[in-house]
Amino acid sequence: MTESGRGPRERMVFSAAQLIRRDGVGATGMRDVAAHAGAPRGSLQHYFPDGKEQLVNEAVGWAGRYAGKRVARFLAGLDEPTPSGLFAAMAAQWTDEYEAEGFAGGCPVAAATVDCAAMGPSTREAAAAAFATWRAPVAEALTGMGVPTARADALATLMISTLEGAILMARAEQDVRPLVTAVRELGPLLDAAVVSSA
Amino acid sequence: MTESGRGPRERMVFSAAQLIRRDGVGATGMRDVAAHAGAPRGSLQHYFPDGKEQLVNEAVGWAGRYAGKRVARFLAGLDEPTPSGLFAAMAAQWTDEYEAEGFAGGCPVAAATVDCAAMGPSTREAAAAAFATWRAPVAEALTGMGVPTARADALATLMISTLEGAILMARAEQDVRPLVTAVRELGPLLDAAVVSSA
DNA sequence: GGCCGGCTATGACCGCTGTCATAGTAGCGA
DNA sequence: TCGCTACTATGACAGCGGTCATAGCCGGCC
Repeated sequence: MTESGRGPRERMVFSAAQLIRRDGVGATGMRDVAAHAGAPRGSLQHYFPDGKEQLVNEAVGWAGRYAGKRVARFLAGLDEPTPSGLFAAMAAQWTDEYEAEGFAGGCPVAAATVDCAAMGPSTREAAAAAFATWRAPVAEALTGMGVPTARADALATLMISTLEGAILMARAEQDVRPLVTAVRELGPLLDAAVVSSA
Repeated sequence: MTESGRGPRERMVFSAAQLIRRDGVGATGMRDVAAHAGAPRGSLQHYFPDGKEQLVNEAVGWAGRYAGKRVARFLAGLDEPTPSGLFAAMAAQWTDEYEAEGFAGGCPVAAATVDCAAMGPSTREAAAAAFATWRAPVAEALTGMGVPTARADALATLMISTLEGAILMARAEQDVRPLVTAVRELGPLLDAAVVSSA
């Protein structure tokens, strides 16, 4: 999350996601993005000729792909994969960040969804696509753990919903309590969905 | 949610909440609030001498009190009160609105939390207070249904987290599916927390 | 009447934003 | 050297935001 992408274009998309998730879409200026990325201001209209909306949409898409890839890494880090373990790992990413760096940041996809009125309707579609890109690997992981296919997608939706809401409440309260509560209370429900193959 | 308060001040707070939950904090202008409330522009600086931050904070506080009061009404509308029934009623408020009026609006408290950087830190505190005002009656209702006091607060947090996240995803996807999924999957867990008094 | 405080009305100010226009530079193939 | 393309640099512009200043209305009250 901290390494800077190679090209200046990637850096700007990355920086946009960083600033959006901290300040919101409306409060994030194009000049700020360029400055944060260490990129020249003139490159903005070169790489993103459709303006802010394009930049925001790409940032949201990047965030969705990033979240999706993280799922695979979480799975690889679990000794014995369980739904509750995966959910705990997803939440731990946020508790770790909040305890280490404070509660400044949220989810960029959530920020884009809330501020979608400021942008065109394409940003809302980008957010929906980002959620889908995130949900798919989660559902796939659940099926791989023995959750019936019919329920896997529903549980993946539930996991992401609860996580997003807990992130929101944690930011508001400046306390990771909603996140740890979600993990503790939702874990048994998730594990109970695994059909024993023994 | 549609009746207009008596005084112009109340109407402006109400209108601010309405516009914030639809467009976000940053995209909601003071002039828009006055126009939406049918109030003179000059009244803004009269009733809210501390400017936009005060208006936003009061709108967030109003939303929190509104959500808290709704809990009591939901309880009164349930034949036999169960945790899952309460959660379903809370979610139904949103599915009904979305199916009737479209996915334009979200939760104003969530919008304020995401855009808290645009305002001062007091807005974040107002959002935290709003969540607390919302969570308390939910937890109280759960204890009244037989949920142990120790778990009631955790489950109330979980309910609000999941609901907020589902609202977010539903708006992004323009589909109530996340909301109905949350109700269906979380209901059994909530009811299982009731200790049988028989 | 004369006064005053609550409220309204309106215009100006300044800062900021996204966007455009224009010009400049670096690298590179011919 | 030329020309071309990719990229950078900078300034201007129009619009909108919140906020302040000033002035007007209007009811009650001595």
